[in-house]
Amino acid sequence: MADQQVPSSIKDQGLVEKRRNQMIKGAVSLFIEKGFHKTTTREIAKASGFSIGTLYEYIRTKEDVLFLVCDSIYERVKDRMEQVIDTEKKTIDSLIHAVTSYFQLMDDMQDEVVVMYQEVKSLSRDAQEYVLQKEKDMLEMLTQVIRNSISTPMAEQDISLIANNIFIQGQMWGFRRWMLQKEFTLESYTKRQVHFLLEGLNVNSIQNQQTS
Amino acid sequence: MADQQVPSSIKDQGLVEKRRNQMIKGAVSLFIEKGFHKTTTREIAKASGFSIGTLYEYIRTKEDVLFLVCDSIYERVKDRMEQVIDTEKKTIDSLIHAVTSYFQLMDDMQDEVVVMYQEVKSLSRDAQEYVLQKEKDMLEMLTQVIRNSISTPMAEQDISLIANNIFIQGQMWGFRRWMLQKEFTLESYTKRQVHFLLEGLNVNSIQNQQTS
Amino acid sequence: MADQQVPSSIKDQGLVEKRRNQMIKGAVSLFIEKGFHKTTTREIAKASGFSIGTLYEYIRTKEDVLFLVCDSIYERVKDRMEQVIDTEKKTIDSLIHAVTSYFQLMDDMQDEVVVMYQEVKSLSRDAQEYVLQKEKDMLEMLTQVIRNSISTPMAEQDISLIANNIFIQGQMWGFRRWMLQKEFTLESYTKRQVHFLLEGLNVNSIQNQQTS
Amino acid sequence: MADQQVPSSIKDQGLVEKRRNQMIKGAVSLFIEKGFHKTTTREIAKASGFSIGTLYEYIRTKEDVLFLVCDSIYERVKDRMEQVIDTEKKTIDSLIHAVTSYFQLMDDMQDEVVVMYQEVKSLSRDAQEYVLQKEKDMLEMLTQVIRNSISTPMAEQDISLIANNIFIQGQMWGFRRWMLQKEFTLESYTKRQVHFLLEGLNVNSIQNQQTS
DNA sequence: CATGAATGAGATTTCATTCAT
DNA sequence: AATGAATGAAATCTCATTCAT
Repeated sequence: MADQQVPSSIKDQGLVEKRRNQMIKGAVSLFIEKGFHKTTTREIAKASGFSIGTLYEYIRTKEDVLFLVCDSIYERVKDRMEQVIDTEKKTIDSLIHAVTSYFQLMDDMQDEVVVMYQEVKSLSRDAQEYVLQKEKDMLEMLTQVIRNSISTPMAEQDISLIANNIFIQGQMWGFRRWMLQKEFTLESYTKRQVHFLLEGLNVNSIQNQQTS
Repeated sequence: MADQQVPSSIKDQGLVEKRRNQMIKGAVSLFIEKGFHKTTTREIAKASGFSIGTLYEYIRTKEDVLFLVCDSIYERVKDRMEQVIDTEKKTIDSLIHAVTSYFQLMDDMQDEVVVMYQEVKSLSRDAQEYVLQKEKDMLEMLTQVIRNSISTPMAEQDISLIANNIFIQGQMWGFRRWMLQKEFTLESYTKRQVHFLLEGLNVNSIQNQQTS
Repeated sequence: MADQQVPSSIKDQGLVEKRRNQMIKGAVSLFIEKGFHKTTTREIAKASGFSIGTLYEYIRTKEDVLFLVCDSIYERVKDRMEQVIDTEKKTIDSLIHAVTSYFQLMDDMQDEVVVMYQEVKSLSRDAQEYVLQKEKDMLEMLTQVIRNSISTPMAEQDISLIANNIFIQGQMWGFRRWMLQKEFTLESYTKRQVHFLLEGLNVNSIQNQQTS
Repeated sequence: MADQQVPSSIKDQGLVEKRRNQMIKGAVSLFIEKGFHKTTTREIAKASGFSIGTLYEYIRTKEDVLFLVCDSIYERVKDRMEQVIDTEKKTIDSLIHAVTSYFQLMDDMQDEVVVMYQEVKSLSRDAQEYVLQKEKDMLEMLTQVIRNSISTPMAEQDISLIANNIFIQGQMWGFRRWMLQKEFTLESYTKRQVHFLLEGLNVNSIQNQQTS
């Protein structure tokens, strides 16, 4: 767990976890509203339901809050993807299901994802790398699903590229909502992206025809 | 011009433009290095080659600098795309050329683009919309090129989606360089993205075969 | 005892004394290392081997710790001087012995003495006076020894002045160690100071000649 | 000058000096009253006659104020000693004059000297050494005067020891005023200390008899 | 008796902005 | 037009002390 990365002066580990969850919850909504830099530690404390002194019993610096927030978002995304993605099943359907689920997830967590992409650069080099690892893990999951679901072999590079494309198309749904969510519903967006994805994979199966 | 959006107490318009260009140049490199919030107005003044007092003769607030910077980046990107893209020619080649040029541009301006994506949310609502309009213009250009280059008609929604995909794939090249630029050169990245693009458009032309 | 000056909520007097000794021991080394003001109560508690809550069962304020520490140092110095000084014997030798012992003591307790001189001004007026009384007692002991050891009578003022001189020359050994301990060993320092002391007293005895 | 050790963001050197003098004057009286640690930077700013923001234009940290204060005290002491001490004249009178002047100086600057001795340990290692050098310079001056004024040669160590004794006897006058200034006036204190000093030097001259 | 989580006043420091020169 | 000294609101963080368990 990332919690181990941020020392606390509180000994009771259960309490640390509980308080940090309060903290993350409070901070996320503030960061969404006004960004990390324009949010004050006092506001974070208040939104978390405790005093400024208590806040600093659970973190060392304001940046720790950002780390906890980013890490928790990544963790939640990763968790849900692990639940939802079956890296074993070897059908094109499982790929479609994975992408659909991932897009759904990105829709659910739009704000959080936007925050993360905005603020992750404010983390220290180390923290950034720690958090980025989770992104690599997720990418690896997508890669695996793609690899499994295609019948004819494909260059690893191409698989990786497609995984990246899917990955950011998911994020783009939230990130560029001002543009996309005027023209598409989540369903239509998913349907068309999946369509082009399958075209790219040269899958002329029934599924493909269904989606076009 | 965006300059008109930001009032200055200096009368001489030529001077205003000159000073603001100094300012933008200085500020961009600072924003790239440490981000908007961690850059001070004093640093901007110094990097621009004049005093803090003078800085404030040409802007009202620190946010004005960010606006000027973002706007200038968008402007430069848009300019170069207009030079490079021929929205008249009706061949698949002109699409390939457009994408290639755009990716090249994104490669040249990696840092600037990253800065912009990081910091644009710190602008006021109005400034954001002003700047976003330029993005819409660029998207419209891509849309036009796509529309022209396909022989069989396509749903407007699909064209728009593909334009968006191209658009962010360009940005992704800079934004996710830690991942992509390990596996690809700009050329190979462009080649494979163009390949999948053409697959999606169902263009089984000579070019397509060449690129696969 | 000074302990009576600082109330505790604990009834068991034996325990109070035990805990306070732990406290003093822990605090002294911290004060030596970083000074009173830069030492936190948490650090004192930790160094004493108990919790911050427990610390406050045995004192009222942080200043109480300083008082206890200063008082304990004075007490120890005074104790050892009482053991070592014989205010009855009426020879010049007993003066030499007293000075030598006192200098030895100052050498043993260098750090403590430095701490005391640094921090005693942070005590409240009352506490300062309480602690200063012990200094007066020690001065009185020196005065007595001097008075006894001279054959021809001397002005009380002069005796007092010489006592003061001896007193601070002892402290100076620790206080100005960066200077003195480069040029002298404790022995040579003692020998020369004793020499000049006897010159001042106009004692042209055998001892005097021995030391010159 | 020590001013060079502490960077300022103000360019006008004359102004820097002026403001820092205001600062030192304000700070000294506060440090005398309540000590360095219990004095806030806001209080220093106010006592200096400018705002907290302005204060920080002339220093980097609170510790810089302490350094400036300590250094200025040392500098003033050293200056006045240089004016007053004639290291050329080779009579016992010039030694007596030097000691008398030095004691007078210590009387004038009692508070400042006490502050310095209390707080110098709060300086960084480097700053401490910088400041201590001035003390060594002064000691050297005393040494020189002693060496000149004695007719029969004396061990260098002894000269150094006597210089140290004089040095701290001067400080003791302020440092232990609660004790000494009850029994002595500055004149009587000086007279008797000079007396014992000359005894120690074995000078049985007319001056000596006058002082006894 | 002992513990340690909670508190919040208060300290230091920064920095966007103004304005007299 | 240009300068840069002055300002003070506001931000982060610390730490002595309390009190429920």
